Amino acid sequence: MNTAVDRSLLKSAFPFPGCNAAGALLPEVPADLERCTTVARYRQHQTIYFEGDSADAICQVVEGCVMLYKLLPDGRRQVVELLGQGDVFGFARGEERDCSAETLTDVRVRFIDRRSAERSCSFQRILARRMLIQFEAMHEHAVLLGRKSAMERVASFLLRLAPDTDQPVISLPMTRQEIADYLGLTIETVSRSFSELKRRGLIVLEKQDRVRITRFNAIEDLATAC
Amino acid sequence: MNTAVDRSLLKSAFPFPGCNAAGALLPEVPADLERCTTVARYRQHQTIYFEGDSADAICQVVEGCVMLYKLLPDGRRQVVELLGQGDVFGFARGEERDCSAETLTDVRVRFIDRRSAERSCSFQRILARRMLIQFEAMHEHAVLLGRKSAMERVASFLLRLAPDTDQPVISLPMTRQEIADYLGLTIETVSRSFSELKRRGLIVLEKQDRVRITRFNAIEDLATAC
DNA sequence: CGTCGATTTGACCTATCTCAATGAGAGTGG
DNA sequence: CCACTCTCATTGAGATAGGTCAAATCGACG
Repeated sequence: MNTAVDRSLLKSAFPFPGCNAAGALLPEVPADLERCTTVARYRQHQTIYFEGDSADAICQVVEGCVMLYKLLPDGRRQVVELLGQGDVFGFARGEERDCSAETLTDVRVRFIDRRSAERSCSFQRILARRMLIQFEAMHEHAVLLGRKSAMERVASFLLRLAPDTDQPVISLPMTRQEIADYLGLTIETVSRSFSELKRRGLIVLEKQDRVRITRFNAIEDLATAC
Repeated sequence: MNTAVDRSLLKSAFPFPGCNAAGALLPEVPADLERCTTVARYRQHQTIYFEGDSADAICQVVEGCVMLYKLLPDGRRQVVELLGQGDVFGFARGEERDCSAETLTDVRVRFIDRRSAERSCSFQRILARRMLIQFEAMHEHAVLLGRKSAMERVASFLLRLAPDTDQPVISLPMTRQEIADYLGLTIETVSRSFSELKRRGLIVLEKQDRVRITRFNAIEDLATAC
């Protein structure tokens, strides 16, 4: 099933559902862990686990998009990671999950028993390599949250989802509320930013959840170094 | 030199210089990597590397505090991680460092050759475990940047640095500018928040870089779930 | 066609930023 | 020991990006 190991080098921490679809590549799990592994299916907008749940299994996205978020006591929510094919999540320092995990699309998730995973050398290697990718994505996200304007955040977000210049149509797997919670904005500000981009002719909203980037360079300029 | 392995479980991603000083514990490197390892010293406010430098060695803080930051083209800066004893940094997805590393205090850094590290199973294990800790810190940081008010950010920051209720005096290893760049605020807002806390009697500024928390609970309330 | 949830738009408000001035502390040299 | 200077921090006054609240519009679905 898992032929090549370098699959772990695929770009990722990249939440767009179709982004890797072309190759339909399966993420890698070393043979010695195959038997400690389950794959489960989830529908869109289902919760995989909640913050505080006991963390006995490590998870990997086989297919689809997942978001990790944290809640403040008064209900404010921050999406802390967007995950796509191959990304790992659900490992924890202590015994509890430090944030909640919810699906953005229909998803297949592989669960790997935590103790077995800790024993498997090859899995540790894959895990560490994966985490690098997610580290960089989180650094970028911190810059976005700490230092970018609303417009810059939305533009950066679009670029993050735009597969390529020659693939300028994005199917947003997220509601405005989820986008807002990822970008540290309100739903109204996200909406106004989209409208402004539309007014300036940089994007076309083909459907509510379908964006065509018409002037890629202009979006790049707005994003201030994605 | 490295007797116990569980040292890697010590709390960390915790930037306060004196936080682990009591035990004077050295972070762990497996024996098989000892010879691929160098330890270097840096003075306060020295750059270890810049974003874009080639990433040929992984780094670990042996002693002191380090910050990782990214710059936007127009000079805006975001500090993306604060690191203390035992924390690892400088690994990269590609060939280049994704952010810059600068010392906050006098620092000792251990460099581990990247290729050797990738081959060492025990190091991968330590690395993965360390990264978990830093992951959680970064999630917390994203919540702070995306969803907390200025006051909440400053209160959370103080709690992060306060070793304990019975150790209420904090020596800030950072300038106001560095704090502002970590919290996603301006220097003025940080300063005003400190003044407000002082006015309300929750802290005393014994020196510019020395804060005594006088009403711990009140700070905790302000921080909104640290 | 009617209903319901999600999105967009408008009007207003406020937390934080910006710009500018003042103050405090550390180091230097007379 | 006392100016002098330099950097960093504080404070004030005014501007503004983005938040809040409320209303209008859209789109999917029965």
